[in-house]
Amino acid sequence: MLDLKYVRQSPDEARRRLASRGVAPDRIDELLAVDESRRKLLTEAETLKALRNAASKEIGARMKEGASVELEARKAAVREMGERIARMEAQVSEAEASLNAALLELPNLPHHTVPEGRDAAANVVVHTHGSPSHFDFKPRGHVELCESLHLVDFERGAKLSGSGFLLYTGWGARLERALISYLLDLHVHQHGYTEVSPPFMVNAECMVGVGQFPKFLNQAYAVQEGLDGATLGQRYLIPTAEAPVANMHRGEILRQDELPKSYCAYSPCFRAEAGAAGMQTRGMIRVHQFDKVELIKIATPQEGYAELERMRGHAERVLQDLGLHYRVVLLCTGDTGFASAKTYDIEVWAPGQGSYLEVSSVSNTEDFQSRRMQLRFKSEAGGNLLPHVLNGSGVALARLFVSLIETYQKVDGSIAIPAPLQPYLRTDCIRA
RNA sequence: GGAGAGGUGGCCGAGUGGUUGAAGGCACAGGUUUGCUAAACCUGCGUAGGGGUAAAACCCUACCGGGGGUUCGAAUCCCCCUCUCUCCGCCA
Repeated sequence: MLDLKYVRQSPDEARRRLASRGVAPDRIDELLAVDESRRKLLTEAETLKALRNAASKEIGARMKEGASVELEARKAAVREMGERIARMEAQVSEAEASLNAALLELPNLPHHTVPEGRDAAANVVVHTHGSPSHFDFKPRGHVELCESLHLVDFERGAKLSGSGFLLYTGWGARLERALISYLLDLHVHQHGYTEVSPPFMVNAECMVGVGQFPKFLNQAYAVQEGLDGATLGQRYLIPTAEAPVANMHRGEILRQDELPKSYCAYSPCFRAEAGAAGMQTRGMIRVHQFDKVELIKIATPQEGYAELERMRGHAERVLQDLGLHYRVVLLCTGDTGFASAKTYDIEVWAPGQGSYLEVSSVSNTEDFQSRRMQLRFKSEAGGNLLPHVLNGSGVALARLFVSLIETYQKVDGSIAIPAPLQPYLRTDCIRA
């Protein structure tokens, strides 16, 4: 959520910065108009309330003196005033509701280091690690490898839950589990994150807090209890562990000396992918459920961007240690996610696809999420400030899985296991 | 699911419908004392919104889990919801 005071003070700047993300400038005008009428109503209502409070106080004082009968007319007058106040308050809360709704629909402002551009074409590759591995044979795609080695049973996955749901089997299931353990251990032991294991369903407040709602409600799976429609919308399957973990301290006031808070969490991620039907239906690249290890940081505004770079390094480390070729992309204004001020995507090379796959997205949301969550910290100067909230995948598993098996496949159809995973998998090679 | 008890400021914890934004304590900040530490003492210390100011000061409004209601006036009375705890039942 944007800082309303900022928008009020610098409307032109706000318009310009949001325009670079494709937000129509008149959205700001509408916002300011609603805000102005709200403030007008509020001032009127508060003036009336002040009058009523004074009158009530006076009635109380006179009743103590014993005057009761004469006060009836006065009471009636104040009662009438109360009715007026009630009507005005209804108007105020209506204005507040529409102001809030408008505010919740606006995306974050891009950081000044983010390149301007409409879409992915304007993104900038800022770093490349390694190079595509060389093969003496035509590398197979992950679907073929999964089928021949029985790592994933696509047909039965679809039988159980529909297309876009994966049934890992045998070595595939073990590799998935090994990756989860490996990633958590790396971030806990090497990078100093505190491991948490969150609920996989959250309430709507959490979804609003991270910026998923109200705008992306249709991308989520809403659950209900049995056929009790009244419970629908009370909980949602999480699209990422960011939803529960970033909200851990929602509504709290942290001490500055406990920052930065660093959490990592494994969770499955559930995404309806509404509107994405037809693309990438086969395979593991775009699915409705996948595993991910997520990194979350809560930091002071001074440290926010240093932490962003650090977190990006933590995600890159995964791919470096596994010996995978990847590149880091700085997203342009038009491609940056709703809640983010600055985002790096990390894309790993998948030789069988002949393309890069996004396995991580590392973002600083600045105070966009903390304002929505009313998450604050008490600064050393004494005031309550909004911290920066960062999130990054460390990393998404299904696509990492794809890159791994495609990269380490051998001509005989077996797959070599990179050294860091061997202790977890207790083998150096997967073969049929 | 059933029964009961409870949700008050960063934390603990008082609170008779009317100067209670809220006693007291802890924590915290500043000060006095002190060889240092500790202790003691003094002072200060909620949040949000609106108005106001060059910036302050200052003024107003709201907030005692959330939402309604009663009343001239609600932390305090009534109703609904929610969460926590204890006991019972069911269950991985």
